[in-house]
Amino acid sequence: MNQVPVPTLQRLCSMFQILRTLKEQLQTHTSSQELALQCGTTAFTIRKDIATLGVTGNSGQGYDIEKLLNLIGDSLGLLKRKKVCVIGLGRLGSALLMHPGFNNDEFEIAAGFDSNVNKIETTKSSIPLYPFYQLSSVVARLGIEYSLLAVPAQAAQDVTDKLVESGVKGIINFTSVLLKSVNKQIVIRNVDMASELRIVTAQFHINVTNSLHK
Amino acid sequence: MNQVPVPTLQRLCSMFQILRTLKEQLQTHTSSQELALQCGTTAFTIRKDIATLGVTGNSGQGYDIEKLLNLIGDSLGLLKRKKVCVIGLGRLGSALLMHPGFNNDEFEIAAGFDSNVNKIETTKSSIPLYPFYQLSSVVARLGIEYSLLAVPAQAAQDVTDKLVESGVKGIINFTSVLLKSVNKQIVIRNVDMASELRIVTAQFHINVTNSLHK
DNA sequence: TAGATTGTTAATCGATTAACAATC
DNA sequence: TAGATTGTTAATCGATTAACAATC
Repeated sequence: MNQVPVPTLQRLCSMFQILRTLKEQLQTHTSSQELALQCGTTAFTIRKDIATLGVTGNSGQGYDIEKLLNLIGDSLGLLKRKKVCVIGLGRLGSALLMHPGFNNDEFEIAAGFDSNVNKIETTKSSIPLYPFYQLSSVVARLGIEYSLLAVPAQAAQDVTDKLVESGVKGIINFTSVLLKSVNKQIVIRNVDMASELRIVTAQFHINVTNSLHK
Repeated sequence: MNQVPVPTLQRLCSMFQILRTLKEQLQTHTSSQELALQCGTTAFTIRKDIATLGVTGNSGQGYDIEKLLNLIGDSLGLLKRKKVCVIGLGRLGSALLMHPGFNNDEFEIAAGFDSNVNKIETTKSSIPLYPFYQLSSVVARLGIEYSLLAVPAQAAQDVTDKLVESGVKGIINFTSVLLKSVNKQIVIRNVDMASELRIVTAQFHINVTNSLHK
């Protein structure tokens, strides 16, 4: 497989999700066309993306959903349930803690952390909460692999350094600070919600400006 | 200006944010190099991106932060404060309602909506909350332009249709459903948090697989 | 078999990188 | 002036699209 371009990776993850939904609906076969439609791309791209993983064995008549699901899941390591922690138990962090998208057969929120011990005692949650200074030991003990970062902006870089030390494999950064992956081994993805909104407004603005000039 | 490629748009928005921070720190000038570093890209790209907006008037010795800020802000329509609403007042929606990134000099959360009237009465918030059936009238009355969608997955498409009808200009979709912009006029951006985490884990998995085979 | 749909090679498109003359 | 840094044209790189033979 080797080098999978990031756009391809994103689409494969998206397909994985779509295939699972189709399977739930008891569908057994699908086509590059159908996947393209649901994925918001073209059938060309879907076939090319799947080809990246090595031939599926299928050919003439569409894809077997079960097989394709396993192929993608295996190649991308999506079949194993992962343990995740949340750092920062403010409004956003607390919401992430209980978010259905992180508490299912793919992910398990195994712990929450906050530097404010008071917050840990007052937050009600079925998930165990710990003071931040116990990060390394808890991560090691529970086998936590990934982390959702929801601390205040000014703490982001410090906390990230600690996370890297703790041996976590990847971070999703919900902070407004752009984090760089200091260590090449750790994967960081920045999800700046305000920035997303800024992009939407800019896109609209440009659309309008352009249509005026035409 | 005309056609601005999306990656360029994203970086320009990112620069806007960075420039504001630099300005707050009382810095008056900067260079493509410095911006590149903070943006996580190269100086080439920064200069090219800025060139998309038409010449700045600056040249020889770096950029005037104030001027560049205004140029980007004007071109992308980022200087006007926008009114935003949140649809769905579950845990995530409630967190978005008070999120500092949406309550500042760029954005104002002007309303929250939920179909469950009970939830509206019990949720405590300084932001006015309305039953969902009042969407159109409230959007029109308050001049709301953008919307954050945080409803359960199964309601996503229906609510989106209503939002489009209400005349909203753009939507950020926090749902796990991939929304397509039915109407070309409305801008939709999908932020699927679970999908982001899936991508991070896949990226890590591939990195490991590759280094094993070397 | 005929129709449908894949896998794969080649062509296109667009963004990033390089290079360098122009300018403060 | 000399040094630094831009704006812009050309070259490279990589992803998407097209086309079509291979296959169920």
